Amino acid sequence: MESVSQPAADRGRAKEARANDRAVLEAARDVFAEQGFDAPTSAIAKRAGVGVASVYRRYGSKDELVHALRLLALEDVIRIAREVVDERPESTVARFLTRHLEEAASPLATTFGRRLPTTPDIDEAADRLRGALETLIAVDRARGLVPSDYTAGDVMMAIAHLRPHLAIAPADATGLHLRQLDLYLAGLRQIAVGAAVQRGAALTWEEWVGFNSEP
Amino acid sequence: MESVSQPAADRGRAKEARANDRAVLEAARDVFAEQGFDAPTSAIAKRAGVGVASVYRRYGSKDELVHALRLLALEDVIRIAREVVDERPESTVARFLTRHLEEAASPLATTFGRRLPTTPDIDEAADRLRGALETLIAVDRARGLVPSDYTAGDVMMAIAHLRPHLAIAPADATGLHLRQLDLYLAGLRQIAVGAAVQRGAALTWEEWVGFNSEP
DNA sequence: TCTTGATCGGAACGGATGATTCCGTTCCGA
DNA sequence: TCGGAACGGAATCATCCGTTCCGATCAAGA
Repeated sequence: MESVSQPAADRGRAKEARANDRAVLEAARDVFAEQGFDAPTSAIAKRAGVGVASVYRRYGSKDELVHALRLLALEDVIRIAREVVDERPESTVARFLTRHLEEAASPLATTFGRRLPTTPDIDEAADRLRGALETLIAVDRARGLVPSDYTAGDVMMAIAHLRPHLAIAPADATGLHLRQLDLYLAGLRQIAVGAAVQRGAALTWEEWVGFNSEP
Repeated sequence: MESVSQPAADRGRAKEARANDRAVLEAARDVFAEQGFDAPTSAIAKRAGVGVASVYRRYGSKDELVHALRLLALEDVIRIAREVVDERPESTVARFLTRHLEEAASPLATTFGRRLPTTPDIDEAADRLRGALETLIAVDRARGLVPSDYTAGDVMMAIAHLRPHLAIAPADATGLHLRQLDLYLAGLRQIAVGAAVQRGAALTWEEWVGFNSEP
């Protein structure tokens, strides 16, 4: 259903438009990661070096922009999970969490706890994420590296915990987050070998999804 | 400097006023703990079963109310820290963190990461908190229960991490928080005995204060 | 060079939210 | 029965932010 006559491609300022396109996406990712999804559109435009109108020309509304970024964040983290399995590190969960923390600009964790509307494509991506995480957990469990009741929901909870909304420049914060992560991972190992009893039940995936979606 | 003539105490509706006073304070504590300090004044009034004007009659402005609650939260947590030392539990830090998590309505952690103006009385309370925490840490370190470079800043960071702003009913969330806490504590123990190396440096108290105050 | 259409950036618009104030009403103690 | 202290919530006022509008720019083709 493409328009048949190549429509005299690239009249006007089409090249600049495509460049802005990328700039807006990257700016949105960074700004949302830092300030959460209620960062004003103008902040994104400013970061992208662009007028607000340019943001609206590509995405009809702020909701659409947020939706695009949510999807992007999910795809990113799914990608990380899959790469990690291939790398076969000592602990795949540990490597996954580390990688995620190192990627400074993921809006994924900052959205945690906000009830946002679910859509079919987000649901579908979340399911793929679940599958990827369960693969990691299975690999680690076979090696005795995580507690027997550890779930994909626990991994998401860990992400939420390890990325608090401290108003610290991400670069500076990395060291602090890594320290927390190491404490968490050390605890995981110790509980896996039965050296400590834990209070509280696992967070199931369904609960996690429920906590984070609207209706 | 008290007014000399007992001023014909309690004309008008003074008793109701005192009752409201308490109600407002408690409502503010709960609402701020749940929604953070930008919860609207009307939410606090509603929770207290009172009109907005009654809130403004006791506190000149929302800033004053927030300030009062910040101070209250600090005093609360200082009190917990001191009680814990007297209880002489196996690990004072562990007991302190558990107690803090159990007190559902502390606005302390929800303010974390917001840069709020510092005032002399807040500074002074923060210093007392630092002292109390350092006592805990010293006790535990003597027993080999925490890593040798563990600091009061780390404890504050742990609080921030363990109380994410998940939009979960506090009652339901307790179990999830305890699970995370146990992972953290298990990690602390394991690192204390040198069983794991940790990346990242300690968060100093000065850094913590700096991250959380305005100018 | 001139025309034209795609884009641009940012000012202007409009709705929402929330702090603060105002005011008519209610209640207690004298 | 009065008077004043308090009350609750409507009205006011400012701010913030999503969205739209418009004159200026730019680049390809005539």
